[in-house]
Amino acid sequence: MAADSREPRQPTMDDVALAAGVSRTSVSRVFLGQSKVSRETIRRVREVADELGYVPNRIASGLASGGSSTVGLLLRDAANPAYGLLFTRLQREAHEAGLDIISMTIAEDHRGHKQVAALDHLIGMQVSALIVATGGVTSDQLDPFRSRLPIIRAGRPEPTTRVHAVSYDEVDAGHRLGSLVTGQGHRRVAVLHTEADESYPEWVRATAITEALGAGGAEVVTLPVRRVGDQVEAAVDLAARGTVSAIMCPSDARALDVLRALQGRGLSAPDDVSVTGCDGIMPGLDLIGLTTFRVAVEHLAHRAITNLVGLLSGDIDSVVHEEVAGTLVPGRTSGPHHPLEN
Amino acid sequence: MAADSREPRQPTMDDVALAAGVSRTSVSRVFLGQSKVSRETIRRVREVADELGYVPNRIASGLASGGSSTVGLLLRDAANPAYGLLFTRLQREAHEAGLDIISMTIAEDHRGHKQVAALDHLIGMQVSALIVATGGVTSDQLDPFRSRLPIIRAGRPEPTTRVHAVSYDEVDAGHRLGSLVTGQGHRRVAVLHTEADESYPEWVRATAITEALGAGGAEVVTLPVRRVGDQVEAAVDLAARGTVSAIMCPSDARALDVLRALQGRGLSAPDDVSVTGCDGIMPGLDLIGLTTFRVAVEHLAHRAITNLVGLLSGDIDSVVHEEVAGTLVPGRTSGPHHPLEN
DNA sequence: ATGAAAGCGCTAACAC
DNA sequence: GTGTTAGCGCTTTCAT
Repeated sequence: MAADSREPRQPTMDDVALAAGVSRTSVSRVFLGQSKVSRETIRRVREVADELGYVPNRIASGLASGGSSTVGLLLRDAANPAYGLLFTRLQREAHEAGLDIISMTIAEDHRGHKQVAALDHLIGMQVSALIVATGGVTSDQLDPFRSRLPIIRAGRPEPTTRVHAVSYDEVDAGHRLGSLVTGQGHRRVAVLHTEADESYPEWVRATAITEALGAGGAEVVTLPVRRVGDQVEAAVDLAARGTVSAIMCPSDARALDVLRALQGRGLSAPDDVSVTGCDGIMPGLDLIGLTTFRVAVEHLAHRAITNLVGLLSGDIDSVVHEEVAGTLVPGRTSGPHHPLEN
Repeated sequence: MAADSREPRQPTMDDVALAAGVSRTSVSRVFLGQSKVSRETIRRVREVADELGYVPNRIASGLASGGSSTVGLLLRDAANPAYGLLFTRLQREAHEAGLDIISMTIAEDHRGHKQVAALDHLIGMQVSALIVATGGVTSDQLDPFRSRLPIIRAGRPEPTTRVHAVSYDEVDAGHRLGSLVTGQGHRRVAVLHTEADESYPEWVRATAITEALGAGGAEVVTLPVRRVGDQVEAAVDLAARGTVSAIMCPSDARALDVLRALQGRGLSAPDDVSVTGCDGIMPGLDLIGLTTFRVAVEHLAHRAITNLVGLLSGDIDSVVHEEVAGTLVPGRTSGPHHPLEN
């Protein structure tokens, strides 16, 4: 049996109008929920529409009315739990604000090329606003569109002051984690320092961690990293040799990797070395007991949408630049340093 | 400083045509990458377009050509790592197949109402095909559109034979997990059994687990559950009393919850009771050592897109109904049962 | 190789 | 309250 016989052309508004014995305008009014339509007309139109399986063509209506009410969301990678949750929360908040969101994921390949395809695609769909939840798109790439529709960055520190942004207070996160560790007596600490162009948020975190560590009187061994997994062995080596008593990572994924490597060597945290991460989103983190910092995804999503609504309605006309605070999550993978043991 | 001065109307094809001194038709041809255009015209058009920041209006082009080439993806919740990963992989596979994907998340509230809004929205956007990665939409709701465009369900067992589907072999998953546990000597096992209307995949898993347990000679204590967290205490009670020596869960999230409850009571797996989950996607599962079953997300995404391409091109004209196999992941939360200890 | 003209399905004045 | 008339920005014959 053939699965699809395709063709059966979508019924149009004219089909409905004809079948209902009214003008196309009336049908339009019914679907737009406009006032000037009689009860009876509404009923007949709805009935006929259902019967025919009519679904308004948003493409056409968007064209005609010049402007859809849906906002576009540009994503990078929902496989990362932190982004997956952000995605979900943004959707929810948007929904509650009466906004429809359509999202596209940028391809990961060629930095700066394929990326923009999704941007153009969304712009081309005439979305009424754009939420950019990925660093894969630079502020420069957003520039040409800033004057055409509100664009707000969500979840990434925005270095420029040109585009609206609601981001996590990564500096605070780094400082809190750093202080926690120096407060526990650690004086030589390895920091996995992500390159800025690999992940700007992680770079900011690592930088803040390093700063706090220095302020707390600790010496820092900086290990520049790009992809998850980089320098993990090196860090563990340092710990095994007793060169450092703590390894700090700018993300939970990297911290888990360190934990894994430690385990592979028969070492463990915090007995042999303290380990910290950052994000705090993954389910099950509590079971692992990772010391981390929990970013306020829910709050960020809320602020992002609230601001977007303000931007859309024109109530806000200045550049939005907010940071939301998170929570330190002390775990069992970090603990006080006992100099005597080394 | 005003952030947005809006208005600056998007440049249209006519603007470009005018500025380039050619007809709109030529501009169209250039952007459609059609053959019959002179090198020189192409150059000038591209140049002018860039200058003006022109982005083709897909809405209009879709209307005119009757049919976008993008496919719609209906999601439920990307916060669940398994769905987040599926989402990501579907995007990647689609991208590699030259398909653009736009996705919408269905609202979670009223079963069957708001849900359909996203469906209609996507249909209304005239997508050329639909991937449904959520159980939130019933097959009945998809029915009216089956004849208009290819619809394929991804990641959920599809009970009917009407709509295309690529799903995980949940029955195999359940059987393998059940056999593992009986093979380890467990004879009285508690199974968190999700209600079918809460989560069909979990229901199938739990049912298969129960079946395998029975076949392996074990007695099953069925604990009907809905939301994550349900019956967790009850299960732990049974274990504490020695009524069961293993607790099997139809998802990792539930298993983690059990582990957490166990920990809260000072009990642990597998010493006091064996615990198993199902999904195997969460990062860090290996550190927790959870015994689980890893569903083949990557493979599923690949098959889903491959089939979609076939459906789109008309190469496939029968109903697609595939299941992809996963992998048993024996962990450290389950172990042999030692009757003497109880 | 290029242009002119006719819509795609819908909304938005503007009459009635 | 309802219908009429223009388009929205683009693709597409069909000429040239």
